[in-house]
Amino acid sequence: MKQKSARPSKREQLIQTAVTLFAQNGIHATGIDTIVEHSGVTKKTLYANFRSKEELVLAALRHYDGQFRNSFMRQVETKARTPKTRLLAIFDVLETWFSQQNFYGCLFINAVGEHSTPDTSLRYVCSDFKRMMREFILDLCIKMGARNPHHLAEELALLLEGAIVTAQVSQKPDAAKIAKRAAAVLIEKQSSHETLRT
Amino acid sequence: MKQKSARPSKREQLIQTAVTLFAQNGIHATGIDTIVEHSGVTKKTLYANFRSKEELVLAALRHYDGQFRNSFMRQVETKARTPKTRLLAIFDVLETWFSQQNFYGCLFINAVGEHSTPDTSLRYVCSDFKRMMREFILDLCIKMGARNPHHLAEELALLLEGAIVTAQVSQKPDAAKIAKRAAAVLIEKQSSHETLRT
DNA sequence: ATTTTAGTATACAGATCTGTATCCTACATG
DNA sequence: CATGTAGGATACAGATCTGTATACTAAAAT
Repeated sequence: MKQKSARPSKREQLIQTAVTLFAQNGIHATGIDTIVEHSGVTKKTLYANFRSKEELVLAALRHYDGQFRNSFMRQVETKARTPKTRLLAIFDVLETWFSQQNFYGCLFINAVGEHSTPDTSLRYVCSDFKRMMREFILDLCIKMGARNPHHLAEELALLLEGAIVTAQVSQKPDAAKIAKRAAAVLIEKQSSHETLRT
Repeated sequence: MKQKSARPSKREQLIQTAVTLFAQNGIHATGIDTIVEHSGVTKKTLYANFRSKEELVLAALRHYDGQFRNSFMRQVETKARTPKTRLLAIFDVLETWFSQQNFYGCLFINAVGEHSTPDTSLRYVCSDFKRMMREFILDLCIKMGARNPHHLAEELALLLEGAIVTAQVSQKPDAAKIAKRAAAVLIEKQSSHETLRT
């Protein structure tokens, strides 16, 4: 058997280091040598695990994809219990993310900004990530009984993206609060208002 | 007199070429040699007009800043006459932008994605651009008599950024339509409803 | 008319980038 | 023990990057 669950394998060390450096400095600006230095692994080992830098980039994005979505959804589900409050909790989770010292925006947005060619593996990984985030939101919209869950989910997703970019570019972590306020209005508009009918 | 209004000066040619290439391929991925080739100007002339690549980058961003905002605002003001309809027209302008074949997202968002170091000239140019876009929106919100124009402007700005990023990453030009729908709800919520009181 | 200036063309210096090759060590398993 | 293998250290090949230098040209200003 190769290695089933040995402590941080060289491969994982490389991916984790790559994620950190790509997030911080961008993909093109991060050289293989820099990754090698920071990971404490030699270039030979890197090229034994990945055929090229591009393959390491893809592995790093895919790894971060799963890691981020899992952590994000877990936090949202911990912060609130009902679908509607969870939709709002999304923006509370965002705010803590934005306030971290090592917040460099969304890795996938930044990656696409550096790679405009469509229909590449990189672009698919990035758009898939965004699609799955939208589906997470859609699921909550359906469960809360929104009149038009697809519409609401797409609108909330826009607020989410807008908050990320604004927190990053304009250095306004409170973009999350603004997004939450707008989200509350949109959610309320889509609620069934059963309490009003009694 | 140096040159007051000579036809496209070499400097302008370089800046225009740089804007195009930076937008298409990113800043780090665009080499000086590539800019030289596409602009039909030699490297010596480039370095006679700009001390370094960084200075050319800044000049390109500043040029595009003025160019884009001017064109954007003019389009919005042409499409509608009243403040409220102009706020909605913003998203119609966005849609035509997203549908262009050479749409590569927002140059400033992409630039920040490649340059994380805060308090640099590049970061100031980018955050200033976003600030001025928000002020344009705020002006319209004030003129339309919104109850809380600052709140509304910030919320609409988030929808704008979210639409740009979504159109780019997920290749959904109709993100503009979704944003417009959400904007209409937020705007209506902030309207004075004077018509209802008659 | 002559001299300065803006620009072309091109070569080059030095750094950095991706990817490969060489040589050596530690260790795990047969 | 013996041997294959994962990995460390390092050098290197070839491309590309930023920025400078050299030599020539055309036009503009004095």
